[in-house]
Amino acid sequence: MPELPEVEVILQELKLFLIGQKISYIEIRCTNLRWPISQEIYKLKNQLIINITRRSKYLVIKLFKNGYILIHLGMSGNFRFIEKKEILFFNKHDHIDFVFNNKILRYNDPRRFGFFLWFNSLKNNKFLNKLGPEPFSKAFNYQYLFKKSRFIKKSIKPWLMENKVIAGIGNIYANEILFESKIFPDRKVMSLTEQECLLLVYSIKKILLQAIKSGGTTIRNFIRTNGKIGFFNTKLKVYNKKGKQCSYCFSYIKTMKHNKRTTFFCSFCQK
DNA sequence: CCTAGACCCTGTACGC
DNA sequence: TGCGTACAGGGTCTAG
Repeated sequence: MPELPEVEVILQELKLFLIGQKISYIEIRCTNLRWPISQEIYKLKNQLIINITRRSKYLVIKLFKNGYILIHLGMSGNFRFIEKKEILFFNKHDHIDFVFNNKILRYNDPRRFGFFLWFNSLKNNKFLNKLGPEPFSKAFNYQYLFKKSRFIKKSIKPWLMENKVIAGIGNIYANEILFESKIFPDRKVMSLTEQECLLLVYSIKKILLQAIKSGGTTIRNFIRTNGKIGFFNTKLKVYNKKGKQCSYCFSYIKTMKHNKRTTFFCSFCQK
């Protein structure tokens, strides 16, 4: 579900409430998420949250004196704030409650691909270590992308989705970005010119920023902490548009597969 | 190193 | 209406 823009939207909403709050206690109703939740999570009782950040599609909660919580929402994870009087009204797949003084942050995840892990330190963290640059960082520029793309024989679309190359891009935005930059998804990475890398970097920043400003994309499971949905799906040009007319020409959106994931494209606009 | 495939889950949409 | 199948925004791990 959530790619960089969705996680960023969630982050901004969590930040508003969580920073400076103390976790009264944690209630776990299901421990078998993507990685089992260990007993260490109970160390978070009475801990003060001093910061929350995002890296790629991960959320990182920094505690005052007791390490970090690394969170990933998988395909279908979502948070919502509820009032204390609602604590006994559960939805299906409500797995975890973070209980605060006057509110509860509830985690729901039908497919259970999300995870919560506690780390004393994030140095050499196995998840964060291998990530490439953030799309909005200075390190992410066309020189980086061009250099990185040399001698790679695979197709561009699945390459854009590799977090070790660029952090945070998933299936929806990989498709949208390639349409925006008019690059055919099945082109080989090594065939990219410097000019095209420049265009790609520009398109990545543009599409992701627009999506964040729209509150993310809701196809099915993405729900904001206030229960509302994102509306970038109204701006999607190719994702989920198979058979629909291209927004720029008169041909129709087609699909192909890369590593079992659907790729959407316009064969006339994208070369 | 690289790539393809299996796997972790539930919900839904669709064809018969 | 029911059943079987394919597919869905994630990533990790393995075998070759």
